[in-house]
This record gives sequence, C-alpha cells and structure tokens, in this order.
Amino acid sequence: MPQKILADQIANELRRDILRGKLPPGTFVKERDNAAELGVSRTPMREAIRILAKEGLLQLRASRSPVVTQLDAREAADQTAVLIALEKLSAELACEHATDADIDGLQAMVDEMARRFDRADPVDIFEIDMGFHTAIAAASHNASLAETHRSFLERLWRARYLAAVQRRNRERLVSQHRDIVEALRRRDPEAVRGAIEIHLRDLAADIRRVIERETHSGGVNGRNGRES
Amino acid sequence: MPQKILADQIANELRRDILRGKLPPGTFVKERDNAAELGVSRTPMREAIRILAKEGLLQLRASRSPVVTQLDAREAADQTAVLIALEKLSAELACEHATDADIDGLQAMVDEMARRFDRADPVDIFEIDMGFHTAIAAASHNASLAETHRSFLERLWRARYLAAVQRRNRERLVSQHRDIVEALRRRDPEAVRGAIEIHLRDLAADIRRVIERETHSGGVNGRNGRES
DNA sequence: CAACAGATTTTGGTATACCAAATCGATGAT
DNA sequence: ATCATCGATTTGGTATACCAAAATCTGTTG
Repeated sequence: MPQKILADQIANELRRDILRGKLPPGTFVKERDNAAELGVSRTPMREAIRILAKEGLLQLRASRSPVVTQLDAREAADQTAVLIALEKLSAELACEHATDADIDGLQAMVDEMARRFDRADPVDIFEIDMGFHTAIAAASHNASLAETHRSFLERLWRARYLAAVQRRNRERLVSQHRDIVEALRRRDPEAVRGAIEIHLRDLAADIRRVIERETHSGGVNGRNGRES
Repeated sequence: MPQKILADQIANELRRDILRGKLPPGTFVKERDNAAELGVSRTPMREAIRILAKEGLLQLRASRSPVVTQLDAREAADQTAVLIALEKLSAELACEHATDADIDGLQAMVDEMARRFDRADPVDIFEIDMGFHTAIAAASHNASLAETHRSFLERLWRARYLAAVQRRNRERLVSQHRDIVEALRRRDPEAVRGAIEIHLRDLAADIRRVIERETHSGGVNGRNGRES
C-alpha cells in the first residue's frame, strides 16, 4: 500500500504555510484549486483540510470555502490557560514518574540554549524551547497528557513563534528553564508547578502582545479572500 | 448543498455502537464492508473512521483494518488524570467567570438528581451526571477548555457508563455535587478544586474497577476479529 | 514435514465523475 | 432606478473505479 501518506503530507505542508504566515488568517483554502495546484486529487486534499480543521488551524463553514483561522486574542488566552494547566500537571507527574535520564535530557536542553543563546538564530532558540516544553510533557509518562499538551502547543505555535523571534531578554528564558529543571530534580511538585506558572505567565503576556500587534496592524481581514 | 452530514451521521452511529458496547474492543471496522452494510459509499465511511480515530475510539493501523480501541487500564488512568486537571481548572475559572445563572443551572441539576436518585433509571442519573460535569466546563467560559474537557469526558464515556450503572451509593454522588456547587457559589477556588478532586478521585477508582473487571472477564480479545 | 516463493486476495489510498445546495450576477419587470 | 427572480457558477458531498502495498493462502521443494 502507498506508504499511507499523501493527505498527511499535504496537511503538514499547509500547516507549515499557515504557521509560518504564508497563508495569513482569512485566506480561503479551496479544496478544488489547492488540489489542482499541488497536482493531487480532491480526496487527500479534503482529508488534509479536515485534519487541520480538527487542529483548529482552519475553520469549516457550511457551503463556503474553509478559511485560515484568525487568531483571536480571547481564544489564544483561553488556549494558553489550558496549556498552563496541562504543563503544570505534566511537571507535577514528572516529579513522580520522570526517569533521571528524562531530567538529564531536560538539563541538556537548558545547557544548550544557554550555550548558544547569545549568538544563535532566534528560530533555533525557539525550537529548543519547543523541545523543552514537549520533553516536560513527555517526562510525565502520561501519553494522553503529552498528546493533548502537544496539540495545544501546536495551536499556539504561530503566536509563540512570533513572540520568540522578538523576545528581548533571553536570559530570563534560560533562568526560568533552569528553575524548572532544578525543581524537577528535587522532585518537588509545588516548586515545579510554581516555576512553570511563572514561566508560562510570561509567555502568555508575550502572546497577548503579539496578537494585539497583529490584529491592529494587519487589520481584521475578515472579509477579504485572497486565494490560498 | 446536502446539509453536510452523512459522515458525521455515520460517526455518531458508530460512536454510539462502540460506547454502548455493541462494537466491543478489538472489533475490526472495515470501511468497505461497513459502508456496504449501511448502504453508503466508502468516502463518508472513511471520513467517519477518521473522526473516531481522532477521538481515540478507533485505532488506525497501516494496511490493516481500523480496530475498536481496547480500553487499557493504564490509558484510562492517564486520561482520568487529565480530566481531573481540566475539570479543576474549569471550576477554578468558573469561580471567576460563571454567571449566577450558570450556578443556578448547576444547582438545578443537583436538585433534580437528588429528587430522582432513588427511583430513576441508572442511565438517567448517569446522563444528569454527564450534564453536570459538562456544565462545569461550560461555566469556565473558556471554549477551548470546555471542548477539550468534553473530548476527555467522551473518551471515558463507556467506562463511566459502566461504572455508573452499578454505582452503589448514589448519596455520595449527590452530596459531592452539592459540595462542588456550594464552593462555586462562594467563589472559593481552593474549595472547589478540592471538592472536584475528591469527587473525581472516586470516579477514577470506579473506572479502574470497571476496567479490571472487563479485562479479566471479557479476556484480552486482541486477536479475534469479529466483523464490525 | 517444514519452509520458502509466488499468486491471489484484501486492504486502504487516490483519482475522477456526478450531484445538490448555495451564492452571485444578470436581466427584466415595475 | 430598484428590486425580484432566475440561472449560471462555485462549492463541498457522495459514489465509483482503479491502484499498489501488504497480508494470506497455496503449492512446491529441500
């Protein structure tokens, strides 16, 4: 059987385009046109669209083309609140279930970020950051939790990305990560929850800033329909 | 346009069959056969399968028929842990954002359950219970949270259902619900988190019991493939 | 009798064709 | 000039046919 991909492949490509901003919010994603453009049939394109809709990146409207979701300040705040709760739970469970290797791995990410944080590309730093948070969820050894956490992290990817590339004080980032790992190493649930809380509250503030900026400048392009 | 349904309709039907136990864990869901059986084409059946797979009710395997997920004790415990965290967050946020009408609505559900709990059908009680927990999530006024919470509640539907119909002491259920609403009315986040914690810990224990029972009696029907 | 090779069957993946609803625009009546 | 109506077009939904990979069955061979 064809290694079972195409739809996922298309979904990945579209997701990347959306998150990177190539397909800005409000863009119509017509399954017919897009499929033709990529040289595939409507079937896998259709499935890809459903995948992204489930992830919240596209909105399906009856009898209208799917549209790239406009990130809304309120919604992002809501999602961030859930993300924080999930990550606090992850860290708490990690205190109990993480292996020493898990914690060493987290430590290594922190060290790598510290080592490179003054000369590396913002995107690299961002990706290490993403890996760090994913690893915390993984360290909970709760598959459902890790999966759900990943889903929220992905949904906030674009806002986080925009927030990260302009982040002013990376020292804060590193030190906060260090605090988290340290509390984790002490297996102190309360401390680690607190550290996560502090860290992600800052993230939430950054995200809020980014969205307000994008909303104001880019305008509420709710009506225009550039083709996808 | 056809009011946009069939696939969802099929998904709903399959979901119902799975949760009610008509399609027990391990059952193969062949898209070809099932589609023919329902008199529809493979296309909507395919989409329905994807929907249920996303919800965790079906497992997709490369080049093999999708199979009804076997609820695994570990996995259910993991999911319950997440559910508890989400509901505690819901209740906490509800302290801040719930309207008085929201709380009155919750109170009404508790009262209704109390009024009927000694003569109503277990299934009715169960459905009121489901509504109660859904309403708590809704009272958070955080759409993402409510949606995610609903997803986990659904995934645990079958286990919760089996636990509910044999629940021994319903008084406990009512009194715990009452505690939750009361704390909510006082807008006391700590108290409400505690009340939720107590209530759902009991639920977790019930679920564990049910799964152990099902796993032991029903056997690990991992190999057999009754058609769907 | 066991093990391997090839054919056959079964599976999901993809492409394509057709349908119906909904939208949008043109045209004609008032 | 305006508004209503009708039709062409665009949309997604569905059915069907075909394809390739994987699993399975089978017959042969060591």
